[in-house]
Amino acid sequence: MTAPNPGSAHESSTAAASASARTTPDRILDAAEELFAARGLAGTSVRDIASAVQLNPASLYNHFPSKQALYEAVLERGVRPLLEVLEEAAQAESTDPDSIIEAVMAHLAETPQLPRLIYHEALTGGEHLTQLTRRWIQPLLAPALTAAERGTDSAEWEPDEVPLLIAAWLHMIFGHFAMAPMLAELFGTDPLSPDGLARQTEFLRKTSRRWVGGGSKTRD
Amino acid sequence: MTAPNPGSAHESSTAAASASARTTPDRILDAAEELFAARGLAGTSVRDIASAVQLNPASLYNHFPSKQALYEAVLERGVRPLLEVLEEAAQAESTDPDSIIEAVMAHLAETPQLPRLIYHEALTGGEHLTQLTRRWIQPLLAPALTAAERGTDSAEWEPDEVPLLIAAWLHMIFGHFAMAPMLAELFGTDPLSPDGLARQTEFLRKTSRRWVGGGSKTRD
Amino acid sequence: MTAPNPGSAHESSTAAASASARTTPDRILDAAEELFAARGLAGTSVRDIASAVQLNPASLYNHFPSKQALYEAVLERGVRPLLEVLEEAAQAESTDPDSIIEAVMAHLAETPQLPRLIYHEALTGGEHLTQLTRRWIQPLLAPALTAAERGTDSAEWEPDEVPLLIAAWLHMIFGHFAMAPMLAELFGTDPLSPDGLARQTEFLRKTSRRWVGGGSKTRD
Amino acid sequence: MTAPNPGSAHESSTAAASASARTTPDRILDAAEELFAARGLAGTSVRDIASAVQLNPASLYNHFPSKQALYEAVLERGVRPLLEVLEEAAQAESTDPDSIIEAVMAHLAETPQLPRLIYHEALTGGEHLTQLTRRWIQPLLAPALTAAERGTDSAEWEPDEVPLLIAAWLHMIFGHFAMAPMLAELFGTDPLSPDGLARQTEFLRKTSRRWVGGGSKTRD
DNA sequence: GATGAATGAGGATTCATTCAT
DNA sequence: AATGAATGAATCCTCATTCAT
Repeated sequence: MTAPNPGSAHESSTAAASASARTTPDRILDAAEELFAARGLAGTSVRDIASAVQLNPASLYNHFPSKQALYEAVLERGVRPLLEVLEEAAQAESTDPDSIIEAVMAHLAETPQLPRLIYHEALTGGEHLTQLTRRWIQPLLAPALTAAERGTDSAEWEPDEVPLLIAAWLHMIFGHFAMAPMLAELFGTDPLSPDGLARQTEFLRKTSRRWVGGGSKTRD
Repeated sequence: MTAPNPGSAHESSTAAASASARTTPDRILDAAEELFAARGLAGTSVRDIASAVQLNPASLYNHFPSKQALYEAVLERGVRPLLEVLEEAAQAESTDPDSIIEAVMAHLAETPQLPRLIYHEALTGGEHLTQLTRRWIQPLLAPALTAAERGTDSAEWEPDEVPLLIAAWLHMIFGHFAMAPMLAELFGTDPLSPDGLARQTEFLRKTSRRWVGGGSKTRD
Repeated sequence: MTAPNPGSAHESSTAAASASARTTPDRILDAAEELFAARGLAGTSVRDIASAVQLNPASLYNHFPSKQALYEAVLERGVRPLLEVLEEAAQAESTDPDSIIEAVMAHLAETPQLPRLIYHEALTGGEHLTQLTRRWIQPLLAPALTAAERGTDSAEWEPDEVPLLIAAWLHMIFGHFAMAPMLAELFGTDPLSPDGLARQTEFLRKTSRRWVGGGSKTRD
Repeated sequence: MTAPNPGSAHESSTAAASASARTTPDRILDAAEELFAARGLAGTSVRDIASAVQLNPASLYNHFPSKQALYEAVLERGVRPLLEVLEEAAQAESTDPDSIIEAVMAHLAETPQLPRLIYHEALTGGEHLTQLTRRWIQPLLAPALTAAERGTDSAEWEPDEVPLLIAAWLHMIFGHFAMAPMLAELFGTDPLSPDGLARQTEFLRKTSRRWVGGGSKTRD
């Protein structure tokens, strides 16, 4: 079943790496990720994925035992590195919101369709996603809560507002990617272009400064 | 709360009202809305919808010519009143962001699955949605832009930041509803409960004030 | 069930008669004849027929108990007058082949789609058709056979060749109408135009003379 | 008798040959030809065809992309060799009508349901058929026309009668096969039996001699 | 590891027909 | 006499999956 090397992420779709040299499971994962992100699990057929890799549908079953398993593999391959980025940023002593935002934005910039995949999953129940997610939302939530209780970090936020705050960040960050096509058409600029990403990052920074208030936190 | 023609609204899904009195097309629309919102277009079968209304799949075609047409009818029935709410709130002389937020939140509170439907549509291309949306995003965008250019309303936002601001609001408002199941599980409280909605509305008011509100809150 | 007046034939499709005054069953029969002739029984849906008469499919069942019954009614309404023409022409004392040909051609010219209907029926088994047909083919065949045996009429034809001769005539006459669309496209002229019909009639007369005609015309 | 590539012919339906050795697509083509010839395209269901080959309907789609494509394949497989026979016979220097008749009769004797298939197609529009046919009707028509104009071949036929003449031959030849079931019942003898075929061939020869006149052309 | 062929289940939709109104 | 609504059966075709090669 050839477990793909966990660290590999999936550079081929973004970086112009040795595309032809990718291992077959990885090429399948890439194609599946793209299609699942674009159409969701139900809207994507095994045939679609197989033909995107120029493979017989039956061959796909040499690498993944089922469509569902492939889907979960795609999800894990995408979500796990993201969680690591989050944990890493959250564990830094400073716990500077800006650094988290920037880290996540930088990471997502390299897998821009991951948020769409996640949104699809979240919308349709997200059983698998919740499972993956729960074990990092607490570590992320806990320090913020204690900070709020101590009143140090974000003086003006009540502890019971912290979840809403975190949710808001998630909405703004993931929504920017997931809704990119529609936003592009509504506003006339591509949110996923380098410029669009930079502007959104800056916007989030600005927001961060205004929300968590204290001029003390401003950088520069 | 802008319930234009009583026959076209769809209270039955939320209120346990005169369910038996609903007309068949409306009952179909209700069931379809629920299923489309939960599983998306591709994930919902005509059979599912029909059996939810205790109807033969063939009978459904006496009321809607195709699954696609039914889907679009559901979308329109949901989106149009929302757009009217938006236009109405945006056209008020004050153009107070809070009033828009509150109006939208109040409206969505009555069709809490509409955002999920919209998100599904947006994620999978949103061709039909964009069409519906474009004609109100401009009226909504225009005043905000001129305000930004005049420097009156939101002194610190550049004109090209205004779309990001609007997008951020949309993400927070719609995301709150669309991701409700997952957020409920992550944070342990139901975002769609009266309390959850009130808290989110208050939260949005607060962020709104910090975003565009008095310069007093900003760094200086 | 309103049996249509037997003598009525169906002038409306050809003659520009009081089309609006036609009785509903007749209008149904007309539309059905046209569609059955064009697409066959299996290729024609009750809906097609109903909508051609601007009638609800259910209403059609007020006049004919089933699609099959309607089909048989169409067939009978078309075939019976044709048989009468044949019998009449065959019973004339002269029994001149030419007169039969001309009578049949003249009759078919007024119901030009009848042969297509008949061909469809014949190709798919023609159970109903055979039933209708058998009781006149004998009267038609008998005199020709006795003539052949007596050696008067067609000196050079063996009795067992007479059926082939009759069949050949049928092929040429009915084929001319039934295959009209294709012949029109192949040869560039419309077989059903007045000119086309006249030419075919003359052609049939000519072949008839060479076939059964005076020994004077034959080789020797 | 021009069996070009053994794999593409379809003897199995007539000869009880190595039925089990046929390739699956060929067995499908055979069954489809039989059913299409008997009931027409609209009257034949994919299920019927599949079950005639003892195959799951879905399996059929591994070999033909659609019912329509299968139909066209059947049509082509049947018509193309027939056209070749025609061209071959027409190109022979003699251009003896009798030789064409005999060649066609001999060919059709081996695919006796082909004419029914062609008739079905012709009756329902024959778009696909016309396309196949047009490119050989001209070569067939041209020499006959020039011969008629020169007055050599068929002294007594006007040039504008030639199309009718050709059509008559087609009607008599194809009609004999296509209408066989009905003729069998009407006349009591099977037109497709060896004897029936021989008699019809002889009848056509006789007709040919009488129609194109000159005793010089007679064989014997 | 790849593939062509096979398949049961299910996809949307159309069919002829019925029935209450 | 006409119709809207309902329905079981059938339509063509796609689905994910299996298996022999």
